[in-house]
Amino acid sequence: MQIYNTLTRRKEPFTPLEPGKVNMYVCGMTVYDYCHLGHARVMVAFDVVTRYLRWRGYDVTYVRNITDIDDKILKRADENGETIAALTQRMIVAMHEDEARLGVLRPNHEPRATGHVAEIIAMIETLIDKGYAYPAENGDVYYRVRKFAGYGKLNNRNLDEMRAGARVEVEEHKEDPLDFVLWKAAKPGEASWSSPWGEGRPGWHIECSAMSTCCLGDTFDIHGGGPDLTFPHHENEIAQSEAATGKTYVNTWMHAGAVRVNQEKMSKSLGNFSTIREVLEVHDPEVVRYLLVASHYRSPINYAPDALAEARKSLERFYNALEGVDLTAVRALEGRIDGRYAERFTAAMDDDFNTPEALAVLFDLVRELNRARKESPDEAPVLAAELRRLGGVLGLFAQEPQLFLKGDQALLPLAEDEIEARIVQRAEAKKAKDFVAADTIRDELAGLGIVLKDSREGTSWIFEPPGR
RNA sequence: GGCUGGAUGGCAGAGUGGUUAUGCAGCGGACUGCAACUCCGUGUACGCCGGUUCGAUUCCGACUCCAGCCUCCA
Repeated sequence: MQIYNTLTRRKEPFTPLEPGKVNMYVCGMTVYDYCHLGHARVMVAFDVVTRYLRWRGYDVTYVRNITDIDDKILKRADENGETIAALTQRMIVAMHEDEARLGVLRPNHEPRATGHVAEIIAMIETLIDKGYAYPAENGDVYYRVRKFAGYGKLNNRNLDEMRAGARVEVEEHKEDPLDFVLWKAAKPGEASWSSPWGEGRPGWHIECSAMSTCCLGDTFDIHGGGPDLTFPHHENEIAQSEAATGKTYVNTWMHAGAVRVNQEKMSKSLGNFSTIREVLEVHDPEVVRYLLVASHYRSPINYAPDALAEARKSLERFYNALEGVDLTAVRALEGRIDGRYAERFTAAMDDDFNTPEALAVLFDLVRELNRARKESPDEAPVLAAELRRLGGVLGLFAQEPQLFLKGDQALLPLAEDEIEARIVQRAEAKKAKDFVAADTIRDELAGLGIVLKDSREGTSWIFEPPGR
């Protein structure tokens, strides 16, 4: 299989350091607020990576950190009048709820910055010893960017160009304006840890270097993150880790695409974000997940209500195909489908996790399944099982089809038994050839978003709230 | 200004040097009491201008436009 590597800007064959074993680190959240759809994109993208690599037989160790100490957290806790511990704990619980609802598997490890201060201090000391860092008079410790020859290699930048474009206010204690902070001296009253340079707290970039190395070793296979982390965050991680260890830090760098709103990046600073929980108040979580998986993980996606409505329609096609197919007898029927869908699916996913292509394969499978349901009912359960199996690799199609199609019970304008009663009334009207009465019932229900479907087995319904 | 990436049919979104992406929507037909679901059929899309080539949406160059990063941000 091959993966696009941000470092080389091309697809490369993927070979883990240790055969059969993949170590992956992804930059996680700073827990001062609820996660938004941009975070969801990264969560889902690397969830698919993990699920697929495991499906391919790799033993994946997935580490995603939690930044639970930084300026924003201090500020927010202060504004809220709560402790840092209370704020971060609340947000971590919320994050776990959000990702669980999106079908995102928990990483193997979620190290927290505050739990690794000792390792962070040790790494800073190493960097100082090797001449890559220096304590300043104000108690901060800075990284000496010009000392590291490879600085800028991830972003294809050189220091002089950056200096020309720098808009940053120059910190007077730095030797060079581009030097970045490893350790921040505490202001009076701030949360702090003791260090050789006095009371303070870790800088953001060093956290990830220390936590990734401590969980996965000096060199590991995949490092992922959001699109806005390539510079300076990941560039700085490389500088820190490679200077400290003298080894290659990461083999493959992966970055997800941005979520946009009206062609602008969704972000906290622009204030144009929708939190995951807001969106899930109105939409089935699987619809959100589908929307994310229906585009390639590196492409930007534009978030709009229409996009979710369309995602739901596409998912309905899958669940309509699965609805009513009895899978209990599938074991006995195994071996009656050849591997052609699995092969095409794997080929698509092997090519840099091409989920849109993989879904196209699954849509072809749906067509064959729907044909089989009419023409060769014996085959249908086997095809349906294959659809569920392959969909499962993307974290999709795990719901009971009826439950998905009937939608969110909380939004249902009529009680379920009342809908069933109307369906019985309609069936009686039909029996009596009173089609006007039958159609009236159907139209009334349709006006509420409840669409009836007749089949040999009887009448079922799906619920599509008009607002979606 | 520097560095990335992108521009595909009504919409979304893959991909390819010459042959069907896929989904949604539309159109015609089948099924149905009529619908929905489903099936069959249906669309000469590849930003602009040059170049390479027997042939380019696909490769190369220029141009236009869009987005991201260069400051905390997933």
